[in-house]
Amino acid sequence: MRISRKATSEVSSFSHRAISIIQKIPRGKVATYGQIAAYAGNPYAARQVVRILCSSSEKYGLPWYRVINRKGQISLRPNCGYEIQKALLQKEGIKFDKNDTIDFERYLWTAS
DNA sequence: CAACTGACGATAG
DNA sequence: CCTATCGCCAGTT
Repeated sequence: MRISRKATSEVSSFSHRAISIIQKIPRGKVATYGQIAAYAGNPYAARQVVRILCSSSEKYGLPWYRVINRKGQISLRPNCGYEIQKALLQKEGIKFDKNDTIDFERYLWTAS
C-alpha cells in the first residue's frame, strides 16, 4: 500500500474532494457547508468550502446555490446574491418558510 | 514569506 | 436561546 500520505492528514486536496461532492448534490436538494466539509474529510473546514464555491463555482460549474448554512438559510447578504440563490432554489422546488428557512427534513441532501 | 480574509461550524459559557 | 471564540485550508495582499 505504499501510502505516501502524511501522518498528520490525508492530504489529496481537500478542495478537489469537496468539489466532487458538491457536484453530487442532486437537483432539488441542498447541503450545508459543514456537511460537504465533513464528507471531504474535515468537519471543521466549512470555510474552505466557501472559498471553493466562491472561486470555482463557475470554473467547475458547481451548483453553489444548493449550498447553504447550518441554520437552513442562505448566507449571502441581500443584494449580494441572496435573492439570486433563493430564486434558483425555489425554481428547483425548494420552499422557504416565513423565516426564509429551508426545511431540512425535506430538502437536506444526505450522502448514500 | 507573514498576515489577513472568507457565503461557516462546533463548542463553551 | 444567544454570544463569543477557536479552528479549518486555500487563495490574496
